[in-house]
Amino acid sequence: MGSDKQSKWQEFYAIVKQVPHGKVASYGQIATLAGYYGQARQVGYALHAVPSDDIPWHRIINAQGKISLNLEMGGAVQRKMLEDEGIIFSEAEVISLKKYQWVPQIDPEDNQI
DNA sequence: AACATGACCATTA
DNA sequence: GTAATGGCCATGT
Repeated sequence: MGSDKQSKWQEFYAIVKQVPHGKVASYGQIATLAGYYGQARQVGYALHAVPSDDIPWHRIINAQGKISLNLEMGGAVQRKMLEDEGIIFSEAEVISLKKYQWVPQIDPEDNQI
């Protein structure tokens, strides 16, 4: 299942949709959850071409807790949407991953709970 | 086909 | 804390 090359992006989108309101996830996290560890760059590439409005692309930031987009590209829009969800930025424009990073409750192979 | 670019990440110094 | 390096691989020329 899911061996098509095109479905890779679709898997990324499916996981991004699962990120709840008020939480964020990193590009690498999405790639890992989709089963493509190390392909974080492809997640960013996929999100650059988001096909629909149902995908909360703004909840995806980089591993440093910062917004990767340039302000002109839409970084300002992304930041505004995150703040609108109650996420606080530090003085250095950094989001506390410790506090806001999304942690999936169910794991397919490991029982964390 | 080869090369350069890119909404990245982990490691190392 | 920052900066540089290697790796990843889809797209466009």
